[in-house]
Amino acid sequence: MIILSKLADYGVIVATHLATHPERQENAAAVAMATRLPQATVAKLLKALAHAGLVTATRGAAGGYRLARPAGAISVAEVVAAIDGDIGMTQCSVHVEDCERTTYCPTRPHWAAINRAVGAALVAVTLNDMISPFAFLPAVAPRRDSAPETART
Amino acid sequence: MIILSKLADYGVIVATHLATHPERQENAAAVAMATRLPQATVAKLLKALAHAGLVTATRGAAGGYRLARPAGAISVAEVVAAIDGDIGMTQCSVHVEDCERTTYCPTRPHWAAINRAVGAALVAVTLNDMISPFAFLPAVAPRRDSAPETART
DNA sequence: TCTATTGAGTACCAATCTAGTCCCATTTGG
DNA sequence: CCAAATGGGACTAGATTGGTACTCAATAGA
Repeated sequence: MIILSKLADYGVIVATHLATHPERQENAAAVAMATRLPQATVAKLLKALAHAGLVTATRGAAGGYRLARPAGAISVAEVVAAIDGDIGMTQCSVHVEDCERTTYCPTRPHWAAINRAVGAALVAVTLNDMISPFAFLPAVAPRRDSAPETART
Repeated sequence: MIILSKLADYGVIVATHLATHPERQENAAAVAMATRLPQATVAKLLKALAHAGLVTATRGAAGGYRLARPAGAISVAEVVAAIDGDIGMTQCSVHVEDCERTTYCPTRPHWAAINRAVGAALVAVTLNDMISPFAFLPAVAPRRDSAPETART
């Protein structure tokens, strides 16, 4: 099974690309070219990221996008959530009221805990980490006390 | 976004149900009734679980299913994998060769690490944990501020 | 001021995937 | 032998996703 949708995956790629040139402002076409992704799709992704406040957009001629915050302050979880919505393991994690099994389903409370653990794994990784080749790798598995510049909101 | 498919979710419910009566052997219809899930779907799920070796099946009249191992020795990750296949965050985590972006995609190695963290969260929870109301909760939710023990294998 | 450029927003389509059902072969107890 | 139960498919309707197209709004520069 694949957890992330292709679009969310692309979104991280796009955001990571912007993170490599934090000052430069790039329009959708340029980002599409650099990432080898379809232009229309990239445009859509950037709109979603802008809507979530992760990137700032400048409209008009010579407009474009850039990261709204330092790369170290944007987590992968935020990028994914901007595109796919909030992360939840099961239906009941996201739409509690939808499940008519709620009253007797013994697994429900546990999903919430698993959920947090998974979310924490995604929150712990920033775009900055995604750029640098090896930096964060040990930090995500053992999670040692002094995490340097992880995104904590 | 929802991480688990409905079927995988159901699979955990079914497996958890079997875990509540480890000795008893139940056929698909009985499990479906107990879990309030569609019978044909439960039958399909149990086949998948049997195929993965998580439950043992007895064929013929008076046949049925029971857990192949103690509930404490079966992780949620195994149940999910039995139904949805191996867990991977992105396409490239599962089908490496499929992605023609492999050579220059900077995010790829990082997904593997995130992958492990997510997998660890699922491996850390057993069916036994899913039965008991609160037992494992503190262990799986590290709450990242001062989290010494993240779920690890 | 006018025009080209670029993002915002939305509607839309095609393709894939998922959930669920059904059918038939095989096994086994009575 | 027959009925009950799993094994293992095939199959379908519906939902979801990936991707595109088109119009409106904003802006820089001529």
